[in-house]
Amino acid sequence: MGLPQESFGGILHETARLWRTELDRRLRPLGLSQAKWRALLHIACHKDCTQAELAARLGVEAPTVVGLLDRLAADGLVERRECPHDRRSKTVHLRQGGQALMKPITEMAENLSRELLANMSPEEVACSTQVLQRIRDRLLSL
Amino acid sequence: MGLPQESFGGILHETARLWRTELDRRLRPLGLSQAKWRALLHIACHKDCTQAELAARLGVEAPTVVGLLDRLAADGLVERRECPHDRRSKTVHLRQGGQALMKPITEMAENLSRELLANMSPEEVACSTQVLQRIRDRLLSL
DNA sequence: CGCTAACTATTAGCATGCTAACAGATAGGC
DNA sequence: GCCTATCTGTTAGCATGCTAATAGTTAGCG
Repeated sequence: MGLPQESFGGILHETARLWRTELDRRLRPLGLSQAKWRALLHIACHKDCTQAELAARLGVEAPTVVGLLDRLAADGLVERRECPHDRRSKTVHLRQGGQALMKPITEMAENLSRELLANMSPEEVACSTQVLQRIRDRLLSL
Repeated sequence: MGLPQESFGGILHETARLWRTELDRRLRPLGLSQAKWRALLHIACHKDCTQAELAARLGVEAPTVVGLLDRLAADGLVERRECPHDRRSKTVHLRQGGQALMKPITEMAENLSRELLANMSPEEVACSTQVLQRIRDRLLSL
């Protein structure tokens, strides 16, 4: 039957948590975290993005984005603006402080990824990526 | 450079979160979750386990186990007992209600795993498992 | 023996995620 | 045009994880 830590789900879960904790640890001197960094990157890449769009891109629920933006706005990194042609919506924009953080953040994330995948062959990484993507797609189609 | 959702770390993170959310959704009618189920399984398999041992086996920090056991004890599923030969430690034990849940819980977790891995070849699953294990080991050795 | 170091569980406080329930705004069907 | 559906953001409340700090206990070194 297999103990939980040896099952695929168990290893997936633990590896993801450790990865995130390590990245959070490295980003902490900048007052950041993986969740904040991912949000900033999407906001930078997709101008005039609404909160609902941002939630879909990040793959999380709307209330999660509300809290995340509250913290990022409190840090002075982003701001919400009312959408002119739809009074329900708000668009999210990077402020100067947020823009300045983009480069060091991205470098840290890529460095960690390189370190962790260093002794894997490209074939192994490609195979695993594809497996994870197919699991994700199946979960999204439930 | 690649957007975050397309990076290995991003896909790993999202897939793990979706897997856990789906399992939590299915376990909810039983008043359970993935974290509770994993703890119960380890407690059942390792008699007279201390909280520190349990934390190490689950791969989480000690305060996380404190909260988890508080909730499981409030549900009447487990109990703490003082360790006779070390007054710092407490051992954790399954109560009757917890024992009764083991079988349906394990079946649900295995069913989900089977569903999600159904259209993967054994070689692909083996390769991905190995890659995840190596990443995990590297993270643990930081 | 005694003192310091390490271990054990706990508390407090925070971040990130979820669901449920809501209020306001829009859009679509009649 | 209007009424209902749906969409958008928000709040409230919870679960799971973390770090830092604390109190009590044990163990190890001189």
